[in-house]
Amino acid sequence: MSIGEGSTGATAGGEAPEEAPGRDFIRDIVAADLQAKRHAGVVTRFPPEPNGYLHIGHAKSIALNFGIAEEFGGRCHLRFDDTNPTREEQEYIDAIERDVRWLGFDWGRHLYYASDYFERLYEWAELLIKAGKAYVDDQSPDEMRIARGTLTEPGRNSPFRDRSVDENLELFRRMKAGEFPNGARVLRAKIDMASGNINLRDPVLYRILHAPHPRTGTAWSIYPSYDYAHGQSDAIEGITHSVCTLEFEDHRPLYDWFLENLPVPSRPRQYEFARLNLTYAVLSKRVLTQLVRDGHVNGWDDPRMPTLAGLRRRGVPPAALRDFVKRIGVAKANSVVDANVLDFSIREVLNKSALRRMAVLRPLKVVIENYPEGQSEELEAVNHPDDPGAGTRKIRFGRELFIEHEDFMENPPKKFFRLSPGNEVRLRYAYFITCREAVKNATGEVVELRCTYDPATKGGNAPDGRKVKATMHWVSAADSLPAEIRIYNPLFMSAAPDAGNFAADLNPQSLEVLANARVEPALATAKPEEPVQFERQGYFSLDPDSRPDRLVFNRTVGLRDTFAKVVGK
RNA sequence: UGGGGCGUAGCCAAGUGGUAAGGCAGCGGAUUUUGAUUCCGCCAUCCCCUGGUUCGAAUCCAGGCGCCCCAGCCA
Repeated sequence: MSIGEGSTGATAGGEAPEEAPGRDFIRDIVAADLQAKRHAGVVTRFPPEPNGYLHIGHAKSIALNFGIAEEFGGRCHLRFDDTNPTREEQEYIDAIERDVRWLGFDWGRHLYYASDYFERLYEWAELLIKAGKAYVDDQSPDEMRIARGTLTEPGRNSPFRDRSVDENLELFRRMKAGEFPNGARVLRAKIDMASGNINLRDPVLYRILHAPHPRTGTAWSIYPSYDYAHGQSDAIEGITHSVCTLEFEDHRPLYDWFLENLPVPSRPRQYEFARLNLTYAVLSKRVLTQLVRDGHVNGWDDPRMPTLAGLRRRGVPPAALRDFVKRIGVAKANSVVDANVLDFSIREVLNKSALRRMAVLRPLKVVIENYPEGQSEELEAVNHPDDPGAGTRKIRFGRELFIEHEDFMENPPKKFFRLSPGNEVRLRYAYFITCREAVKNATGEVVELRCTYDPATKGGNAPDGRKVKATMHWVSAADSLPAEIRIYNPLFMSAAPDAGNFAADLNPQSLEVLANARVEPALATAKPEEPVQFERQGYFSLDPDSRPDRLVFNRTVGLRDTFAKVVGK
């Protein structure tokens, strides 16, 4: 297999072209290695464990690994790290493949599983035993833990550490044959129980697990540990740069130990970078799994989830995620990225791609008193103000309309430019209207506005040159469609949620449902993952829950709102 | 006196001995039939601290301080 085949670029979705990626210390290392001809080409891999859904933190890793391969003309493998059948499931394998593809990356024919290498890994384990570098330990997990020592005290050698090669071999083969119950014995590397690096205190290579595996079924009753499987899998696949997160930094000596003590076909190197943290979010598979299992959210693809599936359902385009990870960089310092950066990337991409529509989230009825009853007319509206090629559409104007409730104030503060008694505003693409009266119900709430319009301002401009300070979106009462709109707020209330006690920090207002919204007729053909901007409101996309008679839209992200700051919310 | 990392603006992040990039956020202002977009301008005399080397240090040296990770038969 030649380097380079099977790796293609991040250009899904047809959004704005993405320019050259930035540099970072890992790309510098790759460039230097290639320069020094240490490798014929670069081969990376993205190695998820199929025990949960991918989240935005994984997007950083995916973009890094696939991005490097692409930029340096190499390839990136998708390899499932499926060494623990007690927590891995086919559903996750399928979801991960779907999400990586959606993000815009392609592993070509380089789809692998650590389980593909179980046989070879086993043979190599026997080699270590024969070389006196591994032994079967009969200690219980508790005994092992105690003998391992502590962070400041060295561990003690296991009483089984000096078994003969023959005995070790026999026992290991019997472990493989399924002769012992779970936990009865393990195979350990014989390294150094006094090492300051606890990973080197005779790490476990194999444990007995009588559990069916999604791929190998019941063929095995022993499974390799992450440490034993990872580096060798990399070597088998010819990975040149094995990129992982910081917490594996002190596993690197062990990673190297295996590669140096086994007849592996290549010599990969491990490099570590800081994982992504986002404000107001928790990026921990453990916590995300619990949110789903405990019903705090409606599944892995709940739009409030930081999962790729959740972001997709929310309407975030993959290009925005790619832009985001490029923006935040790659380094070794632990950091927490401001969620504003993500929102910025989403708006950046959506501003260019989303067609504009009008929708009224909280309708307030408006009656144009001087507009003839029973009459209506068509007006033309552009689909995208910066892209004439996006064309136009017709919208219907009539005597009865809906405007946004918050666009009217009976007693407006000085900086409020929108509708108020006696004030004139423009209805986008339509006419200037002036509020004559606010009709209230018994409890004093404004339930309807009586307005007049100026027929001479058709299209939105006054022949006499007079100006209005506000342009408002609206929808016709007769033609608009009812819709449910879901507004998402941060899942957690604090900027830095405590993953250890996240339940107490859940935001009860994370989902707001606006059940009585009205949207313009053109939205009847909206589709999920097809972004649309509701003018002056934000970016939205149809939720899969939507039905023809009951449109449901998710707010992906709101528009920047400097007025909200003026008001001082 | 365990081991491994990291400390540059509110948040990310370049910089690797020659006098602090860029982005987000924020703050001004221009344009605007989205209070959006776009466009201009401002925003670290200082790089965790203290010494030292040097003509010159965020960058080199010494000593501190702070934060993160590791004691799963998880990854």
